[in-house]
Amino acid sequence: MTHALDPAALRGLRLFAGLDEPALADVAAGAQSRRVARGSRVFAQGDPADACHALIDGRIKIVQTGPDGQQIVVRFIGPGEMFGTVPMFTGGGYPGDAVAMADCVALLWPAPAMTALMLRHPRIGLNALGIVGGRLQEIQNRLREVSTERVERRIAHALLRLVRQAGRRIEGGVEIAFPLSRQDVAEMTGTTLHTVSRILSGWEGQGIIESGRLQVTIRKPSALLAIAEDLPQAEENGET
Amino acid sequence: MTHALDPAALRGLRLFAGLDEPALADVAAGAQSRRVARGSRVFAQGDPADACHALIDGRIKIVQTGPDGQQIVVRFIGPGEMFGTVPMFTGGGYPGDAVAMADCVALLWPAPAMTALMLRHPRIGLNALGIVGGRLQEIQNRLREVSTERVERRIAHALLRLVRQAGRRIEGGVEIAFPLSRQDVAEMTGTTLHTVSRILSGWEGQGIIESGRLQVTIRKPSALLAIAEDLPQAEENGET
DNA sequence: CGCGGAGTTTGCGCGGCGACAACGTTCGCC
DNA sequence: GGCGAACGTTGTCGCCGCGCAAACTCCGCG
Repeated sequence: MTHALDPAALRGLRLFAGLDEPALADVAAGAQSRRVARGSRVFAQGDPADACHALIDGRIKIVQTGPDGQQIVVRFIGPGEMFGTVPMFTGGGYPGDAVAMADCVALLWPAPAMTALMLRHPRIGLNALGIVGGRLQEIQNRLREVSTERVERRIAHALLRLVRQAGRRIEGGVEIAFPLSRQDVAEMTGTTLHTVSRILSGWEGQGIIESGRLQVTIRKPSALLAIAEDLPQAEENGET
Repeated sequence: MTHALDPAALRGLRLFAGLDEPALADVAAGAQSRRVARGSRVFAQGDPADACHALIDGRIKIVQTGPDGQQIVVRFIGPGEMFGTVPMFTGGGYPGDAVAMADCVALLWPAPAMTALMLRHPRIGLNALGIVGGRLQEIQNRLREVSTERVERRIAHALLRLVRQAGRRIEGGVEIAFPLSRQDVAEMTGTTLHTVSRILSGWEGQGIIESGRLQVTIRKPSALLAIAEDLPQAEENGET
C-alpha cells in the first residue's frame, strides 16, 4: 500500500498544520496506509517503536498493562489524531497496546522517514511538541484527580472528557459516539467495573444520564459538571 | 543579567545535545540567567508561560494545585534539566508552581526566542520531543500505579524513582540528596503524610530504610524493589 | 536558654470502595 | 430458535487507608 497519497488527505492532521504545499507533498511521499479490523491491534505493548501513526478513520484505544496484568486506558484516539509517536523519540518499545474499537484506517511513517521530515520541516517538530505537551498536561490532570478525588468525581470528569472528545449532540442530550463498556470507564478512572456500574445506575435514577450496553448518553451535562466540580447542585427535576 | 553566556555552560543540557559550536553560540546568545532563593517560586501556576527554563544548580519541585486546594508533586527538577517548557507550546499558563527547594540558578529563554531557535536548529525540537516524551511515559506509569496499586507499593516505587534521580551513594546505603518531607512523598503518591509516616516507620523497623527529618536513606534497595515489584522477599536479617 | 513552629509519630474510629458472588440481559452465531 | 459468551446489575462483607486528634522532637531564633 505504498502508492502515492493525496496531500489533501493530510489537511486535517494537526501534526502537519502550517506546512506549505511542497512540504505536504514531501510528507505524503513517505506515508503508507493500513487497515485494521475491529478488535485487532495496530501495535502491541513492547513492540519496537518503528513508526509514527495517524488515524484517518475509526477509533483506537491505547491500553497500558502493568507487570501483574492490571490495565489502564491511557487515551482514546479519534480521526485526525496521531498516536504511537512518542516512543520513537524515547527509545524502548511502545508503552501500550493500540486496540481498534472499530474498523480503522491509519497512515504511518517509518521512524527514519519521520525523523528526516522533522529535520527538513522544523514546523512538524513544533506541532508534535504542542500535541505531546497537551497530552502530558491532560495526563497530569488525571493523575491529580486519581490521587486526590473520589471515585464519583473521577467518573464524572472522565465522561465529560469523553463528551468533549467524541460527543455527538442528539435530541435531549449528548451521546458518546463509540462503544464504551463499564470496564473501559473503570480503567480510565482507576476503579472497578462494579463501582462504575453502581454509580452510573445512580445517575440514571436521577435522570442525569441514560445508558445501555456499551453506550452512554448524557442528559444533563450541567448536573455532571456540578458533580465533577463539586458545585452546588441545582435542585431541578422535570416534573412540577 | 543579559551579559554574554559561555556556550560551554550548555554542554550538560540534553535539550541542546548534538548541536555544533555555532548553534550553541546562537543558543547562548538568547539566554538569560536568574537566581532564586530557597522557598520562593520560579513561576506560579497560571502565570502566562512566556519562557523556557533550564536548571543549572539547585533543586526545584513542580507542584500542581487542584480547584479545591489538593496538591500533587508533578516532578522534581535537578541540575541540567529543563522545565516550564511545555506550556509555551500548548497555550495557557504554567500548569503548576515551580518551587525552589534550595537556592537555585536557572537559565531562561523567552518564548519567541526559543521558538526561533527551534526553527533554526530542528535538532533542538527533536531533543525536546524526546524529553517531553520521556516525561509523558513516566507520568503514565505513575497514573497506572496510583490507579491500580496500593499505597505501600506506590511509596516504594516513588522512593526508587527518587534514588534513580537524585540518589547519592554513602556507606551502607543510598541517600536521597535533597530535603524531602513526608508531605512531599504523600503528594507524589496520592496519599496522606500520616500513611507515609506509618509505612516508613514500618520499613525503618525492618532495617530497610533509615529516615529522619526531611531526609531518607535506603539501606536495602533490594528489599524496597521486592516490595515495589511484589517479588518474594528474601528473609535476610543482619544478626545471626 | 526558653520559646514557637515545622515536621513527625501514633492511636482510634469509620467509611468508601474493592473483593467475591450470583443473577439477569443482550447479542452473535450456529 | 437455542445456546453461550460478553456485558451489566446488585447484594454482602471486610479492610485499607483517610480523617481527626494529641503528643513528641528537632531546629532556629530572639
